[in-house]
Amino acid sequence: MEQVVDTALGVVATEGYEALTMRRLAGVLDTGPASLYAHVVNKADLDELLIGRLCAELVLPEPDPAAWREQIRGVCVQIRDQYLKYPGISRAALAMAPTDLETLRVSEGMLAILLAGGVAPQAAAWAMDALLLYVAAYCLEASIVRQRSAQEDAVWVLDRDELLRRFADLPPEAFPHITRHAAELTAGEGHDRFDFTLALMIDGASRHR
Amino acid sequence: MEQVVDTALGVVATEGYEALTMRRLAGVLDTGPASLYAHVVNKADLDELLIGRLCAELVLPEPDPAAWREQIRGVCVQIRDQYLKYPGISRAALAMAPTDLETLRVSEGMLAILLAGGVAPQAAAWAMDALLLYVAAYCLEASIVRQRSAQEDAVWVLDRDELLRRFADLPPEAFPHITRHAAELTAGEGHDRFDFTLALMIDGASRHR
DNA sequence: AGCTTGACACGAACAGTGTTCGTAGATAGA
DNA sequence: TCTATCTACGAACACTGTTCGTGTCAAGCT
Repeated sequence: MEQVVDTALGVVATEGYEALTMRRLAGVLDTGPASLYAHVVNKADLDELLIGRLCAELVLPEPDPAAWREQIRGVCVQIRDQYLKYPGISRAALAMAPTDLETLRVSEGMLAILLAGGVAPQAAAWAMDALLLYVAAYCLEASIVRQRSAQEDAVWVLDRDELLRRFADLPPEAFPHITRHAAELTAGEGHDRFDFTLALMIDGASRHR
Repeated sequence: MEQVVDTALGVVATEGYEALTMRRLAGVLDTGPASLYAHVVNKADLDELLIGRLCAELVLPEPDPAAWREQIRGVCVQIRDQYLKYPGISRAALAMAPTDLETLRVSEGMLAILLAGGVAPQAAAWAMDALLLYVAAYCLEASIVRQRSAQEDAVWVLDRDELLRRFADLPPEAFPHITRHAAELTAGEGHDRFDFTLALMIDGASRHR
């Protein structure tokens, strides 16, 4: 069963979550689809196992009240990188119940950091929820864009330059702000947008004390 | 073609986005699946049309610099309620390219409000992106929970009391903070969590001036 | 009026998906 | 060695989105 989860993660890492079908996974394991149901009750169950394995890889720091911002940001970056390493898997993470032991371990770690930073318990709980939700959504969107540019015959690639031109070519009387700030709308190398939003939320949480 | 979009939205409103299949939609229209492709090139295209129609319903206020926080919050609440009115449709919204005219209209309106509030252009652009992403993710999660509690033979319902008990019954030595603050983790009537996170982000954006 | 042309609609089929069932094989116990 | 149990798997079912070829029906032209 460990082998099933391992090969499933391998498929997701190389071909994306969309390609993780029971038949594809069975094919890699040189067997038929029905055999998988001896080790896994469901595909939803397989998804939970994948997320669990993924969460188990995360390293949670010992809470340090002086560095709680960097610590909580570091955990979110770890989650982000894990999600992006297995493109599309964040979709499974969004759909999962907060019951799994490994995800509870992550929640416990994040909660410990926020509380050590002096954030009020209610704010800490809600901020953690918001952070997890945002990270998953960010990675889901990123993997959707990546997948769309991968297939689609590379016609609708829509890289940043193309997007910038489209924004700038809009009728200025109907879209004055979009045309004027097309550069800002399409700005952001790497994870600048991610860093910005995380700073937004963490700074906001630090005010609930 | 208008009629196709209307009936599709009706199906989503009553049975959820998962139930919106080409065959189901064709069945409601008393025809076969192939006939839909005379009006719609794709299911992705249908999704875009639905989101466009949904965005067209939103009313965007004239920017008032003195009330920009309430205004931007109001727009987000409108989007949230539209998404929740058509459960699961936020998934289509997440997957959509920011090219559609109606979504651009919404972006223009939100950007106008933020800029009128004095938020720096770069921060306004990124904050708008973060807000839209969070609202979509929040509604997607909500509809997933709702769908799970709808089917599943009502066994895994996991209402708040059940979740609270599960958190409280965890081993305290492994999960000290979760067991101690189980109440806060499961707190939140209605959209308290939503309001909290929106305030987090808007307050954070207001500091970029 | 008769004929042709064109556009539209649709039944059937194809390649996929997750999942289940009955059976065949292997393995362990007496 | 015989039996019993349990695992593994081929085939099938009910779905999904999508396409192809055919039919039907109306309008336009001679």
